[in-house]
Amino acid sequence: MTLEETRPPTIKTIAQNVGMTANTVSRALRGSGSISPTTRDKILAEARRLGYVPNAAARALVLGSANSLGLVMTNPSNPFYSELFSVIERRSRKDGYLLQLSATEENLQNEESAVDAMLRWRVDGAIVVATQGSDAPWQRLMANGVPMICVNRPLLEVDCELVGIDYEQGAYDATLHLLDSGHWPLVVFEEDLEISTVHSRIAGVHRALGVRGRAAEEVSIVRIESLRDNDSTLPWQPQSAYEEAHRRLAGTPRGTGVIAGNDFLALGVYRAAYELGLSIPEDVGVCGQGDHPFSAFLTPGLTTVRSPVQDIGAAAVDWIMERIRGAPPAPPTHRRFAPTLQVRGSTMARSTG
Amino acid sequence: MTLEETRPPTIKTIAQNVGMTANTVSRALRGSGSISPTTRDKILAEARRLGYVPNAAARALVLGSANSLGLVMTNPSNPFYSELFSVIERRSRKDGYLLQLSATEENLQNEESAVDAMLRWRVDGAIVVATQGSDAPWQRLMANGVPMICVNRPLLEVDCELVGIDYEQGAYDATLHLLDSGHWPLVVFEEDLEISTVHSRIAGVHRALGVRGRAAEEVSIVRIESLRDNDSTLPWQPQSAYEEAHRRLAGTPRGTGVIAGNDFLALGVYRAAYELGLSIPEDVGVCGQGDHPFSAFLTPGLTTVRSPVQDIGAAAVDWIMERIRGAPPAPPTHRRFAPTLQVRGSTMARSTG
DNA sequence: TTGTACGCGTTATCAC
DNA sequence: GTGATAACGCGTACAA
Repeated sequence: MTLEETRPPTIKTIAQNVGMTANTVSRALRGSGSISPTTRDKILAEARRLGYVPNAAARALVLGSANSLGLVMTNPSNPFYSELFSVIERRSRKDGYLLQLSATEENLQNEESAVDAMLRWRVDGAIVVATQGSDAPWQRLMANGVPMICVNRPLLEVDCELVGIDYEQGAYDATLHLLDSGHWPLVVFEEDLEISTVHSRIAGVHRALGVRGRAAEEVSIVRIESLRDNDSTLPWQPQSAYEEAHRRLAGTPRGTGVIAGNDFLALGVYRAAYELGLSIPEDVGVCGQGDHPFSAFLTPGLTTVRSPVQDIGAAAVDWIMERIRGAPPAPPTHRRFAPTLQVRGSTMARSTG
Repeated sequence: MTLEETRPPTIKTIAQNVGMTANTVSRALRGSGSISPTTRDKILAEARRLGYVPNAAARALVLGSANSLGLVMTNPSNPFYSELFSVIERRSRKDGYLLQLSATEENLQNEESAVDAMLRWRVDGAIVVATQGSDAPWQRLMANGVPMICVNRPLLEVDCELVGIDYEQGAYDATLHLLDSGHWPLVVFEEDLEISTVHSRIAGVHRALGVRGRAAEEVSIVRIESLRDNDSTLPWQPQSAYEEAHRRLAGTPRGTGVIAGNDFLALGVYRAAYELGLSIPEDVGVCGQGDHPFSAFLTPGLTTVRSPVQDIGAAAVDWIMERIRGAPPAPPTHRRFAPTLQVRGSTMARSTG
């Protein structure tokens, strides 16, 4: 086997073999312009024979676009995001767009390099889950005229198209549900990240408390150490919440309700409660967020706030596609899909007393 | 705001602005060749001022490589693959390589289009989880000289570099553990996909049976309907296993052991057992595969076969990188990492009788 | 140290 | 219907 650095065949190769010009070959392969059926077939046959594959870089260079989308996520092992990715991947593939994916791991520096990569490749659009550390990278992206839509989290100051979830409403619903089924006092478990989703959920809890005339002071907000900004590839997991729940639930009054920022946190609470001899939902009610694939099958089933991931992913791609296809840049919209409360065994109504 | 189709600045733009040649600018930006410090600074300043970003397509065209890797997976919502993606993304980013990702969803046609995309973009290497429907796409990829490594599943007939898990050994260990802790008879739950991982695990079970002198006939293999080949973006989930377990576990003798092909299947078994009034591990022992993030926190904790995902991902990228950096094409190796049995509450030793 | 010339593979605009 | 020719943005030889 010789080590000849053999470049793949080009349209020029085909042209020579069939005694034509590169130009003709180009049109034949692409079906545009006018070509005589005979030459067309001859060219196509030769192309197939050679195993010709068009060079995307060359095409991108002259066309100025690569038919590709940038997808920037924080952490793919978050079930929410992995499902989101699935939807987006499928939908953009259907439209013939390539997906260029990067994970930022809640790290601003990674975010910047992701933007850099998208700029270099002249992506046609970007779908972004921002870390919310700074708007700078995204301003840069938008300043370069790249259509961009935020998913799940808005930017800090800059206004940008957004499609997400009404976390505030979800937490509001969850809180009302816990209160009305007799759970009190409440404990809220959230990751210790300064992101809008966390803030929204806490706001929702407070609104519900106000509506039911409960004192916000009696609700403790517990921040769970996030492992996401370490240099680890650890997936989301319940460990920290489990440890914290052990401490918080030890001397808690019977009937306490727990609101968890995601279902992994809730699962940590489950385990801690079990080890402390507390039964769910009698001694402690638990409500999660996300309806992760495992949640319905826990014992008891986990009451959780379900987000319409599919709709969000679809909406994001659709918006980008419209913009790519020439829709005029309109003032940014913020669309927040309503989550729905999935009531299961973990918050069954308890008899008061 | 005028609709001038304004292309981004190029090195030529910079050159004109500073009164130099494109060539000089090129070297200044890239730090190669020799440039006078003065002009260098002037060029860099102008580049920054313009917000210049090199055009990756143009560079790729002349260099013949795009510094990108193709990653082909079946289903990103599988926790194993999402973690694998995390590792690979991080590691390739560290090496300055872009990741081009596609999901095949166990579908051969998607696989072909993924290969097509990689070929067009002239990716420098490919990391692949094959659907094992046909070798054709991968033969095409390899025939084009693209370094390629299979993860987790080998190809059908063609020999190709592989890094994976010794599923056979894992299932063997799990089976021995179940038998030796008094569980009998056994029921094996596997997805109804014709993939090597499933076959390997079943082989491992049989080997263990042989070693302990148990009759393979008494072990029932239950195939769980896979939702993966539908046109759905459903994540992995326990539903089908749950339904099937309801049927299979109804009249089962006390002490039955269940071996599940992944932890989601195991979770379905958990729920069915609970509803049937069977307690784990007294009435039925359960062993999973994958050690998904939730498994340690179930009640009881799920005994499961843990795969070294990190090692596998790292090994895959490293191998690709070596090949890209010019390592001579050697005969393919098959490296299978040993999984480790995580013994937890779901298979606690039961007193015989 | 800098400039000239050319090539990468493809598409587009014109002639013919 | 087909063929020159130029252009996309950048890198590499080589000459100045």
